[in-house]
Amino acid sequence: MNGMNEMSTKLKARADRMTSKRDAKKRQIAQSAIDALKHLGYANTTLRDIAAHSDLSLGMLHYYFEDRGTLIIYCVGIYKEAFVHDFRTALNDASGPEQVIEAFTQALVASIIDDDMTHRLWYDIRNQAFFDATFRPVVDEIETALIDIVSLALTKAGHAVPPNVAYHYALLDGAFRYAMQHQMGDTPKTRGELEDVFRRVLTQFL
Amino acid sequence: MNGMNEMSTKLKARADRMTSKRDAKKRQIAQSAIDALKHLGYANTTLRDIAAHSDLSLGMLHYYFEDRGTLIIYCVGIYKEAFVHDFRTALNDASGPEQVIEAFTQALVASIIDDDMTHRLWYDIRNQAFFDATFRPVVDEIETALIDIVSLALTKAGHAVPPNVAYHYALLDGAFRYAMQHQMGDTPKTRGELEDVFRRVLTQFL
DNA sequence: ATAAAAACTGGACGGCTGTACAATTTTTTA
DNA sequence: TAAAAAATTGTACAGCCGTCCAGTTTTTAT
Repeated sequence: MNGMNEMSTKLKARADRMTSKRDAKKRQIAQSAIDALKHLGYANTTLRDIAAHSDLSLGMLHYYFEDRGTLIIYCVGIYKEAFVHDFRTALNDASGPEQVIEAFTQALVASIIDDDMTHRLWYDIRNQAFFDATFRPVVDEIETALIDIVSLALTKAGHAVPPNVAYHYALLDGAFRYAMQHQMGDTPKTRGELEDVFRRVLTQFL
Repeated sequence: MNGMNEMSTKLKARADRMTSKRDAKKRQIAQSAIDALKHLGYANTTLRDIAAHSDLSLGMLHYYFEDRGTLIIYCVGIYKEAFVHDFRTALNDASGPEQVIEAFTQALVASIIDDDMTHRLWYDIRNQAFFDATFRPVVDEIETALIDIVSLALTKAGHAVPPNVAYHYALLDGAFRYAMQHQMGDTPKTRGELEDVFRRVLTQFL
């Protein structure tokens, strides 16, 4: 009655435990890799940089990831989860145009000030996708999620989602990227100035 | 009365002729390099790629340009001249909001359709400047010129140039970049659809 | 025409990169 | 506890890259 079945479930449990443990390790490695990538950028970060930055041996990276591209794509996926989650929770309690604009603005400004290096990496990877097609799926996935956030904001503000919502995202992204670029320069804006910028942009369609 | 003077002016004329000839060659090389960079991107274009693409020997590149970075920065400068010139002439005959919006829209759409590869390179270099400080001066110079174009459009439309004109540029750039990205994908928009997008954006502040 | 200067060539060199793998250590299983 | 599996290390390798340079050809000046 058992035997084979007991064995197979046991093996399955073992395999699951293995893969979950392996996934945890992959996540940990990816987090270290992101730290390195944030500082050096896609083009300038070698596997040795990542290994050194995370006290890992070089061979480890190839043991957990097929090749460099696979590792970086995995990293971008990890980045997405965190970023999208932050904005969804920020918008969660808002209702009506005023509250949504305020919550969205606060989330954008906080993200620019705290995570500028991370966004720099995102823009770097998004650009790489122009030239390296293997990055395109994950970049598209993230950009779809970002457009969904804009749709969510529109909905929470009480508006219908227009067909050109993607261009609302595009405009907002242009302002965000520009603000971030200058925030990393030698004349960063104050929190209040940044708030004004995004409130004005968001007011145009929220 | 002459002698020394005659000699020095002659030498000067010769030196000028030399440098102008040298500059012409540098431009020619840069144009070939841009062709290669447009297709492969900053990170994936080697000096050998450029040499092969332009029937030049490898040593030539180092003979005319100190190093790889100098060559690429020179290329970006060449790109700027052409792009900015195109838009200034496009806006030159326009007067009043309607004409300016129409001329600007037509220039943007034509540029997206014809020069998408070139813009891809521009966005690539602008991103590199995030991580490689040597690119920052030329990128800043170009972005200033682009903001000036927006200011010119505002002026031609009869408006005063607002202090936040840079953010008008940023919004427009966001839309432009997004449109370009999808234009290179598998579902490019028609010319009319693109015109609608930019007319709508430009109408917001022109 | 000849000597000097500039333009150009092709290859060599050292360094770095991603990848692969044999050897060792740690963990798990029976 | 002994054997098997997984995890981890360090190194070796093959290839590519930017840079440099000795030598050759072409252009310029007198």
